[in-house]
This record gives sequence, structure tokens and C-alpha cells, in this order.
Amino acid sequence: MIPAKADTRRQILDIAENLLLDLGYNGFSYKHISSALGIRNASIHYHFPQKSDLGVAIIQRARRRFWRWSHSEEMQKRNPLEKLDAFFILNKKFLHAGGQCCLGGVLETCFKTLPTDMQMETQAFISDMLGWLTELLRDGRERGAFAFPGDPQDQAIVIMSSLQGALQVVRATDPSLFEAAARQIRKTVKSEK
Amino acid sequence: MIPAKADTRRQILDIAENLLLDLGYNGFSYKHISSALGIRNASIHYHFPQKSDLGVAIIQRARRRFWRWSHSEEMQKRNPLEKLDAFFILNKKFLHAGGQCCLGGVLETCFKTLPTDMQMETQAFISDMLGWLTELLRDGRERGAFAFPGDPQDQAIVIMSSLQGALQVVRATDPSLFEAAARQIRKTVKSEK
DNA sequence: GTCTATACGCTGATAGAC
DNA sequence: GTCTATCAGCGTATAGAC
Repeated sequence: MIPAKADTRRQILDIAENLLLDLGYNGFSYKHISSALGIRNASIHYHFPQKSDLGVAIIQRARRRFWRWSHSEEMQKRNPLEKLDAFFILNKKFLHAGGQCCLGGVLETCFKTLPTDMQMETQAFISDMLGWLTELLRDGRERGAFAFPGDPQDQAIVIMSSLQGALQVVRATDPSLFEAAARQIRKTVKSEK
Repeated sequence: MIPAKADTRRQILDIAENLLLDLGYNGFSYKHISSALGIRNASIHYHFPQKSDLGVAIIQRARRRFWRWSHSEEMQKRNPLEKLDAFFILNKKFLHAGGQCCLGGVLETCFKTLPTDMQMETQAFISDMLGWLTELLRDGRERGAFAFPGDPQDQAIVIMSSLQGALQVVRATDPSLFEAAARQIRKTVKSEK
């Protein structure tokens, strides 16, 4: 049996990740976390001595999560278009979580204020995602599922940027516009056949 | 003749706007501005009593700037494709300014931490830009310059989001990738003829 | 592991002299 | 308009008791 308060570390990560996606890295503090969790400020420093330790841990966990997602048995069975759709759904989850931004976008906009270790982890995270998406587009185009001009990496950046940007734009307009934008992006790469 | 230090207000706005695009709204303080300008903290409060007054002023100035840009005599002469290209160049300027984000993206990612007056001004700014881009796409498609499926507004969101997102993504990758991404976006709406 | 207590610079902001 | 002086609160962070 697992005691309810067994893994405070995990709870801190969960709360901090949500705060990060909602408010940005410079928009939340240890106080937000401690009051949400019902513990004291100092207790969080026991698990994450510095705020950047917490930041790095959040990104590393997101990287592992993305790796498991993209390498899951379920995912391997899918064809390229289904994989792309799964990526769209992955992004749409941020919207349903009360209009959050995606991790990459949040970290990039405050990139210059981040300590070096967080900057490096951010770069690795983006590289992971961009690599996966590039490979998917390359493979999918070879197999006739996708049709787009130019370099798969350029197209990968456009898709990542679009979704990331759209999650942000709808915060200042209407959340319902995200879906329509996502469909529009999908059309630009899906082959007509 | 205009004394060198005549309009401190304007200099504050210039510096603060650059800090905002570099570091995010919660990433810069009055101290950054005062030390950059060689004056005291309190002097800035004379011009902008609250930080949100400064924030609102930055957005309002950007809105006026965009209005003048989009209504300029020079712009009226351009055809739809040339207007779209001008919009791309407008975004590329942030990249050349040392890898800045665009104003919309910065404000949206910390949207939930902003005071109400700044949130409203942000919404108006996005609405201005989205309205202009939507009208351009609608008109351009009617005249045969553009070819894309669906609602012009959906396409407008995709283009705005892509450029906004791309400016952010290249911060964690390579600035040179922006140009390629921009060309890729351009291809998705330019008619083939 | 979590607590209390504490440090201390930075933050936005004000009062009042010049 | 800009200055000096000052403020209360918050930020991250540490020491040491339980």
C-alpha cells in the first residue's frame, strides 16, 4: 500500500508543471506550490533545493513522457496520418486543461531569463520533439500519406510552431478557434489521394 | 530643436518594449529600465505610476504602429501577395533584434498573470492583427493570389500562430531555421498559377 | 521529511525635497 | 521631472529543531 503523502516529490512536480504552463516560469513561486499542497515553503526546498532543479525535473519528466508516448506499442501500430492526429490530440489536451500553453512555448518565451541547465534541457526537449516530427513527416511523405513541398524539417517546425502559437493566440481570442486552426494545419500536409 | 533628454517617456517605452520582448512581462523590472536609462527608479514611476500603465502604453503604441503600417500609402499600393510578404518581414524583424519574440506571443504566455487592463489591450491587439490578416486572405483568395481551403479566419490564425511560434522555437534551436519555416508557410497559401 | 525561524535582495510603489 | 529616502511584501534560499 502507498501512503497518501508518500511521494510529495511527485505532487510538487504535478502542481509546479501546471503552474508553469498556466503562468510561465517567472509567474509562479514556491509559495504557490506550498499553499496548493498544504505544506511549508521550506519542505519544497528539501525536494528541489533550487527553483531551477524543479524546472529541470519538470522538463526531464516531460521528455521521458514524450519518449514513452512516441515509443508506445499502441503508437507503433499507427500509420503516419494517425500518428500525426495523435500529436494534434496531444496538443489539444493543453487547451482542455483550462487554456494552458505547451511546455516548449512557455520555456522559449522566457528562455533568456532561464539558468543554463534549464536552457540546455529546453533545447533537448525541443530537439526530441522536432526530431520525431521530422522523421514522421519524411516517412509519411515517402509512403504517400503526406504531400508537402521542401524539407521535412522545415515542415516539422511549421507544424510545431503553429500548434504552439495557436494555443497561445486562443488565450486572447476564443478557445474554440483552436480546433479550426488545427484542422487547417492538418490539411496542408495530408495527401489528397 | 529637441533636447536630447526631452522625452524620457519615449525612451522608457523603447527600453521597456525591448525588455518585454526579450524577457517576458514577469522577467523585467523598473530597475532594468532605470539602470539602462541612467536614471532613478522613482523617475519611471512619475511617467508610469504602475507597471501595468507601462504595459498598456507599450501595447497601445504597438497597435497604433500596426495601424499606421497597415494603412500606409506604400502598403495600399501593394497586391495581396506583396502585403503578405510585408507581414513576414515585419515578423522577421524580431529575429534580427537579437532573437526577440513577438509582442502577442509574449503577452499571451503570461496572459493569466496580467492585470485586467493589460489583458483587454492584448485582446484588442490580437484582434487588430487577426482582422487585418483575415481580410487580406479573403480578398487575396477572391482575386486569385491565394489558394487555401476553408475559412479565411482559420487560415489567418494559422499564419499568425506559425510565425509567432517559429520566433519562439528558433530560440531553442537555430535562428536560421526561421527563414525556412516562413517560406514553408508562404507556400501553403500562395496560389500555384 | 516536515517544521519554525530567519536571512536578505529585489519588487513595485509612495512621500517629499530640489 | 528627477532626486533621496523609505516602505511593506514577496522572492529564493538556509539553519537547525522535531
